[in-house]
Amino acid sequence: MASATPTPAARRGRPGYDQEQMLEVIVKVFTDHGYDAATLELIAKRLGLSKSAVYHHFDSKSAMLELALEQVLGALEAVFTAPEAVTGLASERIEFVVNGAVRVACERQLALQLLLRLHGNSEVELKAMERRRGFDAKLKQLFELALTEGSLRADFDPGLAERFTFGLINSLVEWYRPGGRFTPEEIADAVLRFLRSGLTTP
Amino acid sequence: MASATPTPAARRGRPGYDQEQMLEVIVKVFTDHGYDAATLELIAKRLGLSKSAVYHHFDSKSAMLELALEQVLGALEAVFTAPEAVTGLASERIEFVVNGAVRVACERQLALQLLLRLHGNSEVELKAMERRRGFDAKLKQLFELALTEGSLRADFDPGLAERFTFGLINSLVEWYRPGGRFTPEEIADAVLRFLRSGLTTP
DNA sequence: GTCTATATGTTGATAGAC
DNA sequence: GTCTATCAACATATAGAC
Repeated sequence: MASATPTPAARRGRPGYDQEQMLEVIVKVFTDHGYDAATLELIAKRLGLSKSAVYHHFDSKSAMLELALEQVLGALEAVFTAPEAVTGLASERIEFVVNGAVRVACERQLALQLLLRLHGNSEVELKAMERRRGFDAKLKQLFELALTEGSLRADFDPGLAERFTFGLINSLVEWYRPGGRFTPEEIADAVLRFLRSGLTTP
Repeated sequence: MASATPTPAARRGRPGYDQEQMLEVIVKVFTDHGYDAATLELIAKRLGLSKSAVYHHFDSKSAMLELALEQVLGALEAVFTAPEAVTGLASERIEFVVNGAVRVACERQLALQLLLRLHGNSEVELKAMERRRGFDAKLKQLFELALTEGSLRADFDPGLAERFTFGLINSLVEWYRPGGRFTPEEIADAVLRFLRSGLTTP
């Protein structure tokens, strides 16, 4: 497995895929049909290769899934461990995290959809789900802090606030389209506006 | 197929399942593992029956899915066609629909999760997804009306408002637990409070 | 790196006895 | 209405030539 030819520009073989380009196609097939329903035959067809040629680049189907999930898990981890997420006022840390998570949701939309629809059917899925729960827990802690700071409304449970916030962000994978009516920045602004003061007129 | 013994209490055979009780178990297996990964062997095992006995009650795996999806699609259709949803102020119609959808999300949680994770891999899935899109369109129309009535903030696009609202409601399937910390009524109240004025203090 | 062929297991669904 | 036995199709993955 793993071509990993250090050669920057030149590449032999026919289609000239590197693993990352292949993975992009694979993730599309995974999200179009669902991981379980996506067959290696279809993946191979979309790549213009035979099944065994695909196996030259990836060890197994679940290895493809693991690499795809790492794209979004790694990006989210970067957001939650950034300096702006670990110091300062809870309200500002929340805004930073929400902003970053929206950006990740848009940039890694398909991989995030994959993550959100896992069922824990394998070790790879279970580990990814656990990492995801870690993000939930961290945002919940921030809302608990916000409650003591007075920046979360007293009539809102921190756990509920966390669920609502991630529910909102995660739902982006359902409808966001790159190059569509809304840019990731506009969406992040709208989400923050929503968190701050709702949808309806006072 | 279809036992449908009109006898109210008495029932022969061993486990005494009627189709609806069986479907409840099946929906649980579908949501636990995902529709595609859920095998008929596992379903049969959970029901304490053989595979062929299961086939006596259901024509096919996709027929089980269709019946499960009807549970939530029918309930949502009832909400959107209720008198309170089709007449009156847009803001009040929206509140009614949100309230009803939250209730459905809690009462038909597993079936809704099934609906939300469809990929369109079969005719059954495609038809269900189309009905779901109908609900999206109807709520969007209500937000468009609310905008002209002035009850939706002018800085919010109606389409965005609809996406956010359903995103919030649909995310309930991820964490709501019957008998848990929050009742459906409390959740509906919190969702409406969120829509009205956000999470944070002014 | 890619291919054709194949191994090996699993799946949804059926046949037919009781 | 339930069972055991079985099928044909399809799945992931491998072998080995080029």
